[in-house]
Amino acid sequence: MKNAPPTLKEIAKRLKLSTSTVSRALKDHPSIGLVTTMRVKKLAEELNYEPNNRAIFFKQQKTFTIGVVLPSLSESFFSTAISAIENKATEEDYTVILGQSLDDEKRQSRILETLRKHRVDGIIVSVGKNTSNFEFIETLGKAGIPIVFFDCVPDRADVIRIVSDLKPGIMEAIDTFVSCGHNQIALINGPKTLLASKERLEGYKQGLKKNNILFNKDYVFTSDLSEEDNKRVMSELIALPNRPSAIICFSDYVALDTMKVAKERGLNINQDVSFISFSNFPIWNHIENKPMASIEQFAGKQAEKAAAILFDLINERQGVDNKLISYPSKLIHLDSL
Amino acid sequence: MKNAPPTLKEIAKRLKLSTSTVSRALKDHPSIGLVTTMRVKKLAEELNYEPNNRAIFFKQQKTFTIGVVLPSLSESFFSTAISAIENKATEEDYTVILGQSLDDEKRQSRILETLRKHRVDGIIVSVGKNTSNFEFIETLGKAGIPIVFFDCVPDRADVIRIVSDLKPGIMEAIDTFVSCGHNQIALINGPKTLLASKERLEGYKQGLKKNNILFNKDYVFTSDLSEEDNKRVMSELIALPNRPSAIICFSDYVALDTMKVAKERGLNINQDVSFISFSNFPIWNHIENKPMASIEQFAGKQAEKAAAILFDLINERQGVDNKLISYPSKLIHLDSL
DNA sequence: CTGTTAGCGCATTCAA
DNA sequence: TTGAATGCGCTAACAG
Repeated sequence: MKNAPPTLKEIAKRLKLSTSTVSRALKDHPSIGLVTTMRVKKLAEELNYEPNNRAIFFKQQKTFTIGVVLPSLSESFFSTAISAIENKATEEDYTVILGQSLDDEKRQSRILETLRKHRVDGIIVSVGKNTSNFEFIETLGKAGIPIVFFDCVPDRADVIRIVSDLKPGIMEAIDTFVSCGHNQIALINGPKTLLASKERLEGYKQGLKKNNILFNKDYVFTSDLSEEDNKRVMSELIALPNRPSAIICFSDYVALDTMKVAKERGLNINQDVSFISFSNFPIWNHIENKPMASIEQFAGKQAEKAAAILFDLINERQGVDNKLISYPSKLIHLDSL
Repeated sequence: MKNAPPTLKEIAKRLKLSTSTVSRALKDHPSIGLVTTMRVKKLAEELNYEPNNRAIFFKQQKTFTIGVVLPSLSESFFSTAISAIENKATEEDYTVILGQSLDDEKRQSRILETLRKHRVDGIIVSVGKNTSNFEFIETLGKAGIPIVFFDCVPDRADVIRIVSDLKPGIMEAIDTFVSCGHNQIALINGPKTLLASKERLEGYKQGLKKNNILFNKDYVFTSDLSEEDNKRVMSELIALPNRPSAIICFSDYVALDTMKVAKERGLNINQDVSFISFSNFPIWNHIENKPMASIEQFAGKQAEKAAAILFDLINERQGVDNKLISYPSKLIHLDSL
């Protein structure tokens, strides 16, 4: 029943050829005679011969597998990203090993270790929110495993990073708020250690400046992005003497939490207080109270590029000319969806 | 810089031992002297020796990798499932190769082929909604690759299936509706070809019977689960002369679409018309208009069991006594979350 | 055009 | 307690 799958040797024996001839025939090597090639292929077909990838992996010292480490698949941003990577990998006849860090640094490094030991041919990483130790970059470098970062990337210039440039989106957001008559615009930002937070703040400032609005530091809030903290921050914001009439939220999740508080306090969303968030949840479509707009960061595009570059590195098709690639974000008006 | 990683041979040469001795020493084989073992381990440590998994895979004819094929990661049900599988795999020192079928049968079989060629040691599958061709079961069987199905499983008794028993959840749902005074309870079901639809219908009938409500076939709707069709069905439902006051929806997505229509028609959710859905979206927490309750199918539990069984098969720890394992679903009241 | 040979890194059997 | 030898399946350099 479950007899051993046929090998080159098996075919060679039956055809009274050498394994190397068979091997070459199956790859249409030009030095093999047409007749022989045909005979070999015919028998291979009959026997349902399939090369043993394990042997090829071993021989080539490759696994035709890449690792992908993401904070969490339940965020639609990342499930979109993984789909894009998967597609790219399929094109290259690669498979994808997945790991979720769940924003836990220990877990993240364990996953990276596993990937290294599995000798994957390359790794794509979007780092967890609180990663402070980047030793793994050196470890993997020494092991000769290329890494490409995307979205949530380390703040160092020596690694390859694909990111979304948040400024265009934020500036559009502020333009939109202003054109709706808002001039008290708050920012609910994430932890200061995150590059993503720095950029949001930067874009926010620029957007205000462009619209001749004075920057007011009381309008910038910092949340650790947990539900409780988002709510705490929103309560503080509402209690402000000059309560802002418009808010840019760090993410869609922050928007959900803060809008909830707003509603509890009897404020009407996008009337008493307007929201714009980041990420563009696919689910906003279905929800009644949603932000006016969301800043799209093109998960798929970033991830696809990351994969493309990784495969270039793996196949040594070319060096990377530019270590930092950035795609402009874009404001998406939710009603028009 | 990137010099070749040390091998057993390397260590053996330096220590003037044979590779076999080194190999055994590293695994604490009892036949090796303590001193030798120590020396070997010490040098291995110094050289940062790590076994080359590719060689081991080849030698053992295993890849220490399992494949997981799911319809889509963007559904929280499946992202929960993959997390559970990942955890189980980590415990067993296995990695997980992921494939999303996106409910596309072609894509699904391509993924399964890739997994087979990669010679993964086992596969976990939740089949796409419209899969009709189950040849792959034979193909993988011949290749000696064990498969375990979960959640969305083929309707055949010869494969191992882990499912959620929907009846308890639906019956609880109907009990709840009845205790709130409803007696006109509709079911918006999925395609008739799905086992999941059959079971929902069955549970629905039983639940009605238990509460002495006559089954009315006009109250059972069939949607193909697309947004348009969900909406179409809901419009029909609303137009019914004796409009039902309570609805059991096939899934949370169906609930979203149908509640939207209800609101557009000026009906108040859970007042004019009440909803109970399946799957228990994590996001319901954040949303204003949500079903009264959702029927939890325990994605994590199903997936974990699937993984556990798969590893038992892979390691030949034991045969499977029961090919069909079913976990009772449970009604979760959303307000109490 | 085809065959011979060697070797990838490791585990393992048999011999010492 | 250790070593030598073998082979997993395939590729590729070299020889014929």
